[in-house]
Amino acid sequence: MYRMNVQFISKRDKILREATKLITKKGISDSPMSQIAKKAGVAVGTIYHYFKSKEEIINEIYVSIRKNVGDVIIESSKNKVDLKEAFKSVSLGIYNYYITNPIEYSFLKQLEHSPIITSENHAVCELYFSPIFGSYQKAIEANLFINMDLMLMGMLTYNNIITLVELRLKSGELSAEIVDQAIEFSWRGITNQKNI
Amino acid sequence: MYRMNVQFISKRDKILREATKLITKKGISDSPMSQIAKKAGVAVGTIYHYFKSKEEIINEIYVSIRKNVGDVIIESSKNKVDLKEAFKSVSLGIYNYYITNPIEYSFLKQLEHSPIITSENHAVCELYFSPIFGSYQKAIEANLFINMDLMLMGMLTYNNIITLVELRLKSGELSAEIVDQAIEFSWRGITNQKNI
Amino acid sequence: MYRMNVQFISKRDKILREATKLITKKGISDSPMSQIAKKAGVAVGTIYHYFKSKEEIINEIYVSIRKNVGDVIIESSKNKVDLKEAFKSVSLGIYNYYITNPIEYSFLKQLEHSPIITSENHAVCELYFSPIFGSYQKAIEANLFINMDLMLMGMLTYNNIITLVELRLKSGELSAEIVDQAIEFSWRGITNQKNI
Amino acid sequence: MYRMNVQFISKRDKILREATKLITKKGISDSPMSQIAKKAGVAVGTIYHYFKSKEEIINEIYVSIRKNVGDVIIESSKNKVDLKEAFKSVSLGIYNYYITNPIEYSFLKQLEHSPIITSENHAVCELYFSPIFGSYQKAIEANLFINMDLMLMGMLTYNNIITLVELRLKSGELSAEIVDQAIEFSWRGITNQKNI
DNA sequence: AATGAATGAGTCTTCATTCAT
DNA sequence: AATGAATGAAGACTCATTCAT
Repeated sequence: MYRMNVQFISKRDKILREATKLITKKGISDSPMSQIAKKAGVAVGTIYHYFKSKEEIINEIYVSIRKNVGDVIIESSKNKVDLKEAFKSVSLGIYNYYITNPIEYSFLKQLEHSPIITSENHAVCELYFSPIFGSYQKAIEANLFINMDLMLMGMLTYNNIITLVELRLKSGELSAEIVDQAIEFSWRGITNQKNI
Repeated sequence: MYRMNVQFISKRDKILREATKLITKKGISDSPMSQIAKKAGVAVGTIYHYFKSKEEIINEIYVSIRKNVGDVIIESSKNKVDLKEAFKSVSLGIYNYYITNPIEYSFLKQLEHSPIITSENHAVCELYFSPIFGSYQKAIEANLFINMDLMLMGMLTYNNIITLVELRLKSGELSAEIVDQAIEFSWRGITNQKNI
Repeated sequence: MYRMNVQFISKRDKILREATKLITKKGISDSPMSQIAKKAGVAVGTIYHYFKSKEEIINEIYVSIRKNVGDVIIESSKNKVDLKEAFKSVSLGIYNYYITNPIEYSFLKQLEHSPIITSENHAVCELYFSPIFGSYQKAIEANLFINMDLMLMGMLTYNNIITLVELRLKSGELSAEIVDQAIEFSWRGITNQKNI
Repeated sequence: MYRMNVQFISKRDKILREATKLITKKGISDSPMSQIAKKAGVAVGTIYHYFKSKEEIINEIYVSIRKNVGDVIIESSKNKVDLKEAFKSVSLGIYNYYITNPIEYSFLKQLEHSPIITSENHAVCELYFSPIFGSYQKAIEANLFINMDLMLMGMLTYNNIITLVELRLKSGELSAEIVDQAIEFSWRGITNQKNI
C-alpha cells in the first residue's frame, strides 16, 4: 500500500473530474451518466455507489469550485496591510484562478442560474464571500470607501472581475494593462477619492 | 368582425410566449414541446408548422429579446445632449426593461452561454450594442472618459447594470438610492474626474 | 380553351408523376404527401381531392405501369409470324420499355412485394401477361417448345428479361451482344432443339 | 445448471429473430421498435443496448442470411466432380434453403433493393457468390459452357432459382418434376450442347 | 466495492389526414 | 376546385436509475 498515494486518484474523484469536463463541454443534458462512466473508466453502477443521483454530483462539483474561490479570497488577502494592495491582490487572485481553471469557471457560469443547485447549497456558497464583505464594511466605516449598499458593492466588484474573465476568455489573451484598467475602474467606483 | 385584430394573438405568438415562460421557469430540458403545446393551446404538430425545431424557437426568442434591449438603448439615448444624462438614461432604460420583463431577463441569462444560440445569431445581437460603443468612443476621444479598452468599458458598464438587476431580482425591491449608487459607481469608473 | 390541350397537364397527372419520381428516389416512407404536393405545385388538400389516400395513389401508379408493359407486349407481338422473331420482339420490347423508363421500373420493383398493393390489383396486373401465356401454350402443343409447366415457363422467360434490365441498370450500358446472349439463353431453355 | 446452454437463446438473438419475422410480415416501416421489443420479450431500451439503430439490426440480419446462402453454395458443391451434378446440387441447395426458410427469403427480397443496406454490406454479400463465378469461368474456358458474359450467366442462373422459389411460394407446393424442369431450363441455357 | 445488462418513461419530430375557408 | 393551417397518434431513440451477480 505504500507509495500508493503517489498519483493515486480514487474512482470517486475520477468521476467528479470527468463529469466536470464533460458538462462544461457539452452541457448538462448532453452529458449522460453512461458517458461520464466511460470517460472515468468505471461502470455506470459504480457512479451510483458513490453518488445518489446526477444532481448530487453536479451540486458537489458546484460547491467545491465555489469553495476553491473562497480559499483564493482568503489566501490572497493574507498579510496585505494596504487597502488598495489587498483589493488588487484579491481581484487578481480570483481572476487568475478562473483563467487558469477555465473549465471550473464555465461550469460555474452554466450552473449558477440553474434550478439544479439546491438553495441550501447556494446559501453555503454565499458564505465563501464573507471575508470580502467584512473588509468592505470596515473601509466604509473608515470613510475610505463610498457609503454604498454593502451587497451592491460586493456584487459590483466581483462581477467586474467576472467581466474581465469573460473578456479574456473571448479574446484568448489580455494585456496586464487591460487587467489593471478593470481593477482601477472598480477602485474608482468604490473609493472616496478625497480620502484615499 | 371589426376590432377583432385588437387583442388577437396568433398561434405562432402564443407558442413563443408560452415557450419563453416555460423555459424560464423550468429550463430548456424540462420544457418539452408537448408542454409548450399544451400551454399555448395548440397541438404539438402545430408548433412544427411554424418552427423547424425547438432550437429555432429558442433562437428566435433570444434574438427578439436582445433586439428589444437594443431598441431601449436607442430610445433612451434620444435627445440627450448632456453626456451624463445620456449615460444615466440608457442605464436606467436597460435596468427598467429587465425588471419590468423579468421573464425575458431570465431567459437571456439562461441562454447567453448556451451552444444552442447559433454564432450567427450571437453576431447579430452584438450589433444591438453598437450605439453604446459609438458614444463611448467619442467621449474617450474628447478626454471626458478614461482612456480604456473600448470593449472592456462597454462590458463593465453593461454588466454593472446586470448586477443591479440581479440584486433587485434577489431582493424583490430596490430603493432609487441604490440604483443611483450603482450608476454613479460606473460613472466614477469611466470618467476623467478632472475634466468632467 | 382551344389549344389548351397542348402541353396541358392536369393537376391530377402532376401529382401522379411527382409521386412516382419521389417514391422511386426516396422510397415510400420517405415520400410524405406534403413533399409530393410541393413538387406537384399543389396544396396538400388538393391531393385528397383527387385521391382517397396515399395508398390509392401508389396502387394507381402501380397498375398503370403494369398496364404499360402489357401494352408493350401486345404491340411488340403484332404481325410477327415467326415464333422466334415474336419471342425476340416481345423480349426486346419489355427490355426497352424498362430501360427507357427506369423510374417506372424501379417503382415496380419496390412495390411488387409490398402489402400496399391490393390483391385485387395484383390479379388485374396478372392479366396483362396473358398474351404471352397464350402463345407459349400453342408452341408447347405444337411441340416447338419443351413440355414444361406453363406458369414456370412464363415466369422464367420474363424474369430473364428482368435480369437483363437489372444488369443494364447496374452497368450503365449493355452491348447488343449481351442482350442477345440473354435472349438466346431463354430461347435455348424453352425450345425443343430438334424441332426448331 | 448443466445443459442449460442447450436451448438458451440470448436476448440479442431473440431480438434478431423477432425483427426478422415482423419485418417480413409487415414491412420495415410497419415494424416499430416497440413491437419488436414486445415480441422479443424485452424493453425497447434493451434493443439499443445491443444495436445502434434499427438500420443496424436490418443490415445484420440481411448479411447473415446472405452468408447462410453462401455457406449452402460451398457446402452443396463439395465433392461434386461431374459438372452437371455440381450445377444441380448447388441449384437445389439454394432452392431448398429458401423454401425451408421462407421468412429469410422474404426478408432478403424485401431488402435487396433498399437503400438501408449499406454499400459496404452489399459488397460483402457479393463475395458469397464468388464460388459460382469461379466454376462457371472454368467451364466456359473448357468450352463446356456457352461463351457468355460471366456476370450475366451468374445472374440468369441464380435468378432462375429465385423464380422457382417464387413459384413454389405462390403455389404452396411444387412437384420434383417442375423443379427439374427449371434446372434443366437453365442447363440448356448455359451449355454448349455439342460438347456436353 | 464494482459491474453492466436491463428497464421504460419520456424526448423530439414526422406525417397522413381533415376541414374551414 | 383548391388551399394550407391544424391535428395528434405514432415513430425512433435516449438516459437516469436499478439490481442481480
